[in-house]
Amino acid sequence: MKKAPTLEDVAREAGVSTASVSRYLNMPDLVRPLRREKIEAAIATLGYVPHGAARALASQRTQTIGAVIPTLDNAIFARGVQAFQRRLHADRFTLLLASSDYDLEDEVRQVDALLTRGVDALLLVGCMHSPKLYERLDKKGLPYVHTWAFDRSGAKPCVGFDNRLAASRVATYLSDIGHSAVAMIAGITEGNDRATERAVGVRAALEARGLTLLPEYYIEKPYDVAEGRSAMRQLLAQDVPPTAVICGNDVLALGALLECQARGVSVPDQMSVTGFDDLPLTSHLQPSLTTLHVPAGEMGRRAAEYLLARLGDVSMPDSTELEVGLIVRGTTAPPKLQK
Amino acid sequence: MKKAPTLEDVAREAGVSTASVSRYLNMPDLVRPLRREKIEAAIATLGYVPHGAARALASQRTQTIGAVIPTLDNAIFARGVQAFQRRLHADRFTLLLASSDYDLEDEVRQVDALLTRGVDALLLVGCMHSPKLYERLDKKGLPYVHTWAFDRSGAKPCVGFDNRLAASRVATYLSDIGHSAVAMIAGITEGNDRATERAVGVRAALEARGLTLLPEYYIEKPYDVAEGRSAMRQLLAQDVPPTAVICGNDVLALGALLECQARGVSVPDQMSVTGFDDLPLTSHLQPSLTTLHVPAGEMGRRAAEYLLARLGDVSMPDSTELEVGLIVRGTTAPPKLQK
DNA sequence: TTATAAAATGTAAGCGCTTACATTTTTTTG
DNA sequence: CAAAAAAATGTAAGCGCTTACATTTTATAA
Repeated sequence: MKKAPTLEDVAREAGVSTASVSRYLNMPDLVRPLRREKIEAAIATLGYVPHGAARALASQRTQTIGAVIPTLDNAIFARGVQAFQRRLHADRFTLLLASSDYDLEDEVRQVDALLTRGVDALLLVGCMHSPKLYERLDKKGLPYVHTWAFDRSGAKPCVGFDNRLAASRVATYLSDIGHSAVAMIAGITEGNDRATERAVGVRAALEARGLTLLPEYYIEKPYDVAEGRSAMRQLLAQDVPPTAVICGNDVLALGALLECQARGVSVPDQMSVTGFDDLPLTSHLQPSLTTLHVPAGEMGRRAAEYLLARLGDVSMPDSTELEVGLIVRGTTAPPKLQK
Repeated sequence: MKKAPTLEDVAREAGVSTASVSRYLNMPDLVRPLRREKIEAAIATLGYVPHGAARALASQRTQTIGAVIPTLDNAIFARGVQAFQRRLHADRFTLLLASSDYDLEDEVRQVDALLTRGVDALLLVGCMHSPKLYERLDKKGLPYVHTWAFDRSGAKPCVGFDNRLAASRVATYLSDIGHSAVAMIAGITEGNDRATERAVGVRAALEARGLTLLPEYYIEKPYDVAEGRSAMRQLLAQDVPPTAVICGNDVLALGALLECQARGVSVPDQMSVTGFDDLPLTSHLQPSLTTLHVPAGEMGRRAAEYLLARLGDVSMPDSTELEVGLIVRGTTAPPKLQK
């Protein structure tokens, strides 16, 4: 590993001072064209690549923004992250990505690692985090933003949506078209405010219609196709199965759907199923999935813009609420009257 | 943003030298228990978090490994990356992730960004990259590894599998069970050696059986469900549609399958379909997808181990070939004789 | 043309850590 | 118990860059 050329080497090669090279790198229009060319030539011949750590140390900025997401395994986060990263890159920021596996303690560890790496700002998923995490962040005065949820109190900066409201909308819709035996396959709610809010929303909406979410109609499962199947199997095995099942996300809904298909339960005639996220896949299913559309890309982009604004001292509202629209497709219909 | 405590502050608080604190941080067993406790206490009271950039600058190591993947949008990469990251974390390394959107020029840019960030090593997807990229890497003498492909020449370090061989295996299998009208929905091959090799493998295997992959039976599409559907639509619209379709990956296969389902084409009776990757989802489909199992998790883990070994000066073979097994499930069957 | 303001450039002091080497302390040995 | 060897600790010189400030060059005004 031969030694990489440094800024000083470039300066020597170009016959200018290190300050000029640095300025060329950071504020090119402060250096005259002639000199600029010399520097460019020197950089090219030497194959110089700036040393990020040195720059970070000297300037106390890393041009790096961190994000901790629950998992990479869900396409919906991947979408949001992709958009987030794209927006950051446009401003020459780099994304440092970590995942917590839906564990709030692990999340703190990941945040610590990101802080050591010197991220300038942070994106978090959900509004519920360990107090330790906020302690670290506030101690440093680090800008951060919550996503995938919306804090109505306005206490926390967020770019997201109201999970409870969205979920209640599906429940209300199912009630509207005549369902009274409604079940829910929720995600694991522990340590997950999005899953929790969705469950609360469904429960509240049903109660507002004088319906109850029976204990045997409420199942929590990790977000996984196989888990969705097994939950649906469990529901179908009951003496009186529900006529509609609200799923915590599209992955669980897909599993539920596949289980129905495998057991010859006709959707939506015998069973209505709904999802949450609107993965691209869902519109192609047969029947296509009724679900809630989460604007993951826009959320990622806006979250990036918020953080960049904070870093650039540009003012911007601390919270942005996004719409989550109900997309009624083929997996829901009024219940058929029992024979 | 108040000033964060530095290692010097910790040293003063603990009444020891900065060297001792540094040693405590990096090689704890070189410092005596008594002193260690003092340092621990100081760190706790001050809430000290090491400054990564300073450490990187002084030690010329960042404990960071980069990865450039084509996209986060495909679950199969997500799986591999997750495993890669997990293994790195176990050795206290951080993953710096970038995506190239299947563009080799963009990939060079991403690699440059990672180099500036000072990654200690790099993971690449596929064995085909811009010469500029190798130039940069070799200039620095940076360890790197190729994944998702296998270079039989042994010239490039890789942890992967032989795409051509795997793809040929499916084609041979389809021929074995009686198909002669075999089509392929490939991924975009330009700048993508995996997709290219898969197409080559299919073509070669068919020719070895005296069959030809007709031009009208060969369609390239981006990896996307909707594209898979449209390709299948195109194949079904032909005067003599194929009896079997080999898809470049599971996402395309899923699209193809859904199109068949939507048009009432029975799978596997009227049409056999195969995928590539073995996404968890595919086994739950109805019928379940015949596909090639790619050990993404193991690949990620092993790639991490290879790089860690290189960084630790541990010797390890430069290439590891993984098995890609054909998983025969429900979407393939001998062709029904035409009426 | 010369004085003056403005722009460009250079000088050099750190940024917070690691680490070679020197020094001190502890352990081992004869 | 002293001398030698080993272990622990301290000292201080950078790592490659940015940036405040000083200096020089160029543009503008009188």
